Amino acid sequence: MNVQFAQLRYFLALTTAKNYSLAAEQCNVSQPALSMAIRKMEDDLDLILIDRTSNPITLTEKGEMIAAQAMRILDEMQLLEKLASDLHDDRLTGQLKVSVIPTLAPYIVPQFIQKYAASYPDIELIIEEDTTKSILQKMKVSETDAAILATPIDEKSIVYQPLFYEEFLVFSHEKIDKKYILPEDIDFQHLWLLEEGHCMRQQMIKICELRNQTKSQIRYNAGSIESLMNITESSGGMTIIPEMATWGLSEDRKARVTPFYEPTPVREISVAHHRFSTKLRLINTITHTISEIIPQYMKIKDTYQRIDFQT
Amino acid sequence: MNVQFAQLRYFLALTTAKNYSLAAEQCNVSQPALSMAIRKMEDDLDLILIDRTSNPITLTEKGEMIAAQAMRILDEMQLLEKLASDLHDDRLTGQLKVSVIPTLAPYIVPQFIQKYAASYPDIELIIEEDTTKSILQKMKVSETDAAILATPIDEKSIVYQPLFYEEFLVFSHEKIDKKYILPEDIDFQHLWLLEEGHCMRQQMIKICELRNQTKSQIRYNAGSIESLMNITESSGGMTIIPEMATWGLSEDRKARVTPFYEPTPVREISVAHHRFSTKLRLINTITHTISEIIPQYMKIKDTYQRIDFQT
DNA sequence: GGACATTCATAAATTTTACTTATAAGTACA
DNA sequence: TGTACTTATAAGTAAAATTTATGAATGTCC
Repeated sequence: MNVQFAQLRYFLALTTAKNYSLAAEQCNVSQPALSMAIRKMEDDLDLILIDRTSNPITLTEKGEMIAAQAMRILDEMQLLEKLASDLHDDRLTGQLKVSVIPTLAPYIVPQFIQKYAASYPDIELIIEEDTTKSILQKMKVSETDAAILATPIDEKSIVYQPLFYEEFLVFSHEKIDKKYILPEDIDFQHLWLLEEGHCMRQQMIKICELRNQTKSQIRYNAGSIESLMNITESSGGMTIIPEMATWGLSEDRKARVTPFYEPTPVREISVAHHRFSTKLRLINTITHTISEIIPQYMKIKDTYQRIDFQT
Repeated sequence: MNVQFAQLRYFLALTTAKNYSLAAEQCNVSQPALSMAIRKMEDDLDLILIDRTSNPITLTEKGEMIAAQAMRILDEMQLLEKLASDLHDDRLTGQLKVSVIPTLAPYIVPQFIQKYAASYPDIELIIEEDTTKSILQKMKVSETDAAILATPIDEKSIVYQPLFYEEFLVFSHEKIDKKYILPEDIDFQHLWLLEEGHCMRQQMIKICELRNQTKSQIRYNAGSIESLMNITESSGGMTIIPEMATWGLSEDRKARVTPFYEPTPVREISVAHHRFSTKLRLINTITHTISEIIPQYMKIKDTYQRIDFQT
């Protein structure tokens, strides 16, 4: 563990400047300082990073690979310094706009909004429902500060931190007299899905695809979990709902909820924000408050044998 | 840029040990050394990271946030050191197993396999076709060393580097007398899709969904782009094919390829490998060789107005 | 082909930083 | 109130990074 940050900085400056003196100037050090630092780095790593015979100097293949990794380190380092400077602002006040996906919002928002207001009276919290796609777009242009959504998402400018894992369950028109739902128990002819745009719709389809039942005609209609359940009740058939939607159900409805057989499908719910957000402290208050609400077992990834929702 | 690597190490050791002497011991330094280093870090960042009044000591809220970021830095740093130690092995020999998705393999593999063999005669290259899902699984258990596939993928243990961006085009039974395909030109009643398991199938559906045409019955059948085109030719209708599939087409077929109107759907093709792969140098040879084959305009993300394939 | 410019390496001196030992101060608990 | 434990401070030392000055190598231009 000998490599120094300064060395990495000098090295990367050199890789772009391709000239020791110039790179040294950019780093505000003398040319020998930079020269020796890089030599030391080569010694420490025991690798030749620079081809000094060519003119202008070039990186060796190994040098290229080290440079790529060095850049990642400095990126993270810059983030640390930005974070530190953001944290200088001690006031825990201001506006915080949080977007939540519609299949989660009705269940999580009411639970934490009161607790939150009590804990952080000086933060003006604005919550809005929106689809993942739209949320990501808004976060990129800083129209919203943070989001609570299903992950994974892969968007270089957005970072996220998993909060909890939520099981999917089957809600049916009539009581199912089984402890677990097996593939053959699913009535694909009468499976109600969410309408376009919900990420959970994709997950519902995925659950069915994974069970190799795609030839059926899947009907979709509902714009919310609540209306999904209503349609299921009024028109028969079954649907898939997330765990938290079962918490407030009547005993009558609860009796018609059946878990899947393992591997249980789950979704990962995370707090996301822009990589360069300036409101990290405010966003942190959201994370903390939610964490206090969620039962412990939901925070552990391995509670369930997961179905992977990777594309 | 004052923060030192050692300071981060000491700080993280302290966050887990919650005891200066113990943390110092773990870091192989004296207790005052660690104590002073952390004090200096607090000075540098101008933040109070540790609540020294409590017993045992605790992190302040800010300290928690800095610790999380510090961990990311050390993670990347460890990766640098692992990379450096892997690079010590100068032999560019051995076996390299590369998995390629089936909708890409037939077009890219023949092109680069000869060039590759000439450049790296001592590497035994094993290429196999597989679906994204299966490839990711195999990479996680080191059954395959690297992959060429469509990204983004979001899998913590897998890292990838974009190679190029490939446009999707429409291939039709009869020549379309238009310069660009508009949503209303797509004949959804006769759109041929790939069978389950291909990531490109998802992308095809996405292209259609984005154009709000989901009520139609989509038929799917083919196991490869080649058979997709054959079915389209023999049974009528149209299909969607990737750009590289058009390169080797007969003039007759080429005439029946039509681009989409902007935003053009594209897929991002990347080289992926396990975060802790020990064959980074070998994998790098793949990246380089492909890069030499691919025309420049395909390497630029902004050549196309992209359609985002985020879940 | 020799003078000049440019670029990187080396050497010695200096400053800065990090570390160690020894010890003091603070705290928790019996 | 003392004892054990933990953290902070101080002084001295070793290590390092950096500076200035200069040397060596390479390329360029007339």
